[in-house]
Amino acid sequence: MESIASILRNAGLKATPARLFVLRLLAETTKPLSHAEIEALARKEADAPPDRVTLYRVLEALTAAGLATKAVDRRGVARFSARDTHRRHERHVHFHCLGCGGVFCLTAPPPKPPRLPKGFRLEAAEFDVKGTCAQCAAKGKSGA
Amino acid sequence: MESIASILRNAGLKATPARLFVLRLLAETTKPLSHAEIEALARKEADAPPDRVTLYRVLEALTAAGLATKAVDRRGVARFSARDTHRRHERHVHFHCLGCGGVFCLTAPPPKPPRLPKGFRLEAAEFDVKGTCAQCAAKGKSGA
DNA sequence: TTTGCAAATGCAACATGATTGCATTTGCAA
DNA sequence: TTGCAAATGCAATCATGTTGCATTTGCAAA
Ligand SMILES: [Mn+2]
Ligand SMILES: [Mn+2]
Ligand SMILES: [Zn+2]
Ligand SMILES: [Zn+2]
Repeated sequence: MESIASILRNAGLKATPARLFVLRLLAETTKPLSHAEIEALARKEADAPPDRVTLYRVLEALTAAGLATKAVDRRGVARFSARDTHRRHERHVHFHCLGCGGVFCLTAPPPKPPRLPKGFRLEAAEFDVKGTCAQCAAKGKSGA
Repeated sequence: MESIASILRNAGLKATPARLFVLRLLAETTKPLSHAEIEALARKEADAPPDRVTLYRVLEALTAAGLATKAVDRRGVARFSARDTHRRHERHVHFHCLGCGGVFCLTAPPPKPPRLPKGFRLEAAEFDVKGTCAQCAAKGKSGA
């Protein structure tokens, strides 16, 4: 297996402690993590927790290098996931519960992207399905 | 035609100056407006511009009452549109340019929502298509 | 192994979006 | 006309994210 350090160096990034910590964290976690969540975990687990700003810059570097994916969630917070983790969720649609904020993987494949006007370049297409999950619906908790 | 004031009162909201201003603004504008944009317009056009916080609370009230729609854009900023305006764009897909932030209406109809697990309740399904628009592509400005 | 230096980090300050508490004002139903 | 729940203004506070700059460090070359 390829080490986290070599993954970083192969992507042209120096293998610094902060980057090793964050990339390992993203690789071990299934759900996308926010900067705040990563910072909290770093304070708890890392022996020398990196600075807040360093974490922002690490996430920016990982994203720019293609090792992580950045997406803004419904509340307007940026969330990051490792490229491989993200890939595993590319072939199906997700359901976002407006009650509890939970994300559920559906079995349906994503729809085909539509035809674009001349000169337009497609980069990503996401089918965003929102509503109330079974548990929240039972409790009578509707959206937000 | 129904007055803005009666629309508010029919929705169970008091017809206050701030609400009248914001709802009229949203109704007259085609593109979704952010709080900052609304505040700037209020300072320019309203005789007694409402407080920043009041605008937040007005937008919250309009959304809760179903008179406005709230959506977080790519930069993590909340944007609001009048219910009717929003309805006009429900029957086709939109393209979001990562270069200039522009939104383009496509001709393709939205895909059918997928089957949900038992107990789940669908509220909205949005097909979010991102990339680079023709103008930005010509200028060589890729995504963010 | 040592060393040079571009790149990465820490720290402080700043920017912007959004929320909360509380005293005061006001829409509107009675 | 009037009472009062609801709405507003204002100040403080929080959250997310950015920028400038001095210091440290990963790592490639010597
Ligand atoms: Mn999934
Ligand atoms: Mn449209
Ligand atoms: Zn739920
Ligand atoms: Zn563009």
